[in-house]
Amino acid sequence: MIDSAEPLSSLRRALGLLRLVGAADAGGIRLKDLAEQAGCSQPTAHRALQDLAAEGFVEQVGKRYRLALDFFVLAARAGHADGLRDLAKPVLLRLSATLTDTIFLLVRNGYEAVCLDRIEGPFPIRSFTGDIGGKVPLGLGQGSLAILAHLPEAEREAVIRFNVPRLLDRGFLDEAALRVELEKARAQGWVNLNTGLIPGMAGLGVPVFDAQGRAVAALSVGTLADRLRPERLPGVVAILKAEAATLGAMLNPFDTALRHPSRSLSAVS
Amino acid sequence: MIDSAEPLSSLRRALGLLRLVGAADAGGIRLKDLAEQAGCSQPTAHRALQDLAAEGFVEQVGKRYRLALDFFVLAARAGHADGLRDLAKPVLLRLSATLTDTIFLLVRNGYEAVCLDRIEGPFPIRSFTGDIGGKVPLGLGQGSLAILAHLPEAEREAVIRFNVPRLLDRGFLDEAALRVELEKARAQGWVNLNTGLIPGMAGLGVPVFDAQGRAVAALSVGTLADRLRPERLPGVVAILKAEAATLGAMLNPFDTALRHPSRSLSAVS
DNA sequence: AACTAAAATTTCTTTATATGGAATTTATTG
DNA sequence: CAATAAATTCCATATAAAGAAATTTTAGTT
Repeated sequence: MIDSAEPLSSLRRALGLLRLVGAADAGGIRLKDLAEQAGCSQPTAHRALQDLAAEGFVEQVGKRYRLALDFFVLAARAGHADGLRDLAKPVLLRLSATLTDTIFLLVRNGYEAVCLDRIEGPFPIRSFTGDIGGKVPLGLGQGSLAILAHLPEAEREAVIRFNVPRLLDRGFLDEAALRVELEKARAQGWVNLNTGLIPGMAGLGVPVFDAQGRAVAALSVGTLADRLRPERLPGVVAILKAEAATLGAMLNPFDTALRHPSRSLSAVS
Repeated sequence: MIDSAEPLSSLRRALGLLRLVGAADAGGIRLKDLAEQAGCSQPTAHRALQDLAAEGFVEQVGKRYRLALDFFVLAARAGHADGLRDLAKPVLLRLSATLTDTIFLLVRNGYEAVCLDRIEGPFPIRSFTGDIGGKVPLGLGQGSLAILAHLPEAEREAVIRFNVPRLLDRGFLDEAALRVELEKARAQGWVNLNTGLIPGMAGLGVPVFDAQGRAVAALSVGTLADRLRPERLPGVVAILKAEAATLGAMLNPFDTALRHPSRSLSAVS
């Protein structure tokens, strides 16, 4: 997989191993396969894994390694960029109480949108992002599309270029259709694309702008298609937009995104 | 803080730094302080942080470091021990739909209980565990207490010994009162202790047993004290216990806990 | 249940890499 | 705008990580 020219430090190699452990399925992964995939010798992988386990990042069950619970606990504190999750919590709760549907908070992360939080409604919703911590390419799903639509043009184009193949892979729109949707989203300020990819389900996404007017996040609703028919839709749009505005107003103007614009794209591995 | 005799590998030192970054508050932490707390020189910390950042575990905003979103995404896959979270999802959804209260899934992790998932009800609930990924000492909170009460005696005693001071620190029961509650919990099979620590709130916890009969997890409900009055309480208990039994029955009998009993306590740092 | 093949550990020597002091640059503060 | 403190770079040295080979453990097979 990973190929050439990587004279990595031992630390980066170990972090790569950690990532591989994370990519393995729930049953865990064997040392041999780890070493092979990481491109290092078995003893090397072994020692790194021992350290990882000693620090509680990885656990060894039988002869297989998997991510440990401590790791989960530690990371629950991550992604709190600007305290967004905490800021958004009351917003999500209000939306959930008002709409009684499933509510998502997505944030942009490079070429992806990450589900930072969600509150479940009464119907089990199958979403692209999956659970909290899940991610989708920007452009797939209503909230994700809402963010993409409102990025500055240059960034948007860069993301489109990168993501179109991935969207096609997942049976989504081709580039032309995507551009039509983006245009529409930008014009109306919200997304209600019903792709039919998830039968019977529908969603609605609106962008959240920070103090610099950047689309850093999105709020979205996932529900039964039935519950977004024309008579209810406008009301839901209004409520979502209002909450998105409230949330946007809480984002600290003296914050990170613009001070390090380069990072936003370069951080993609 | 960390004192003597720790001739750690460079990897462990770096992981320690990562932990420290996680422990810092949302604003991030400076290199100087990291180096100091970790007990290493600044250049050393600097290089480790650069690697951590290059791998997307940490991000540098201005001159401060904090956990990155990629880390959050990676860790969302952790703690899936035995796929418990996925197994429990439908259980939580059913409970949430039936009871319309906030539902928690806790798992035991050493001396603590970790909130592996939760579904929010209509009332904002303040809980000890906080959000998903939060942890509490075993014994604090209804679900956590339910787990502790049903551990094998030797383990239970070890946990009590370790946790009593921590419980006292948080203004909770002293050892005698705790033992009374544990006895009661074991007798009735559920916990409805109302500590008054969170005014107006009440909770109810039941243990989840795996195929070996070990209390590995708990389901709990958090709601307004009003909603757990005598006329409703027994029904809620019955529903919770039924779902806990369902969940327990899904836990794979050929699994980890008993094969490595030593780990359960020794994994605490 | 014994046998065989494969993976996991351990050992050991070489080599590569991490380390902290000192120097330089960049921020922060009065 | 100076003065101070933190961040970053450089560098010689010590140290710890690397992989080959050997050993033990595990898992698969008849």
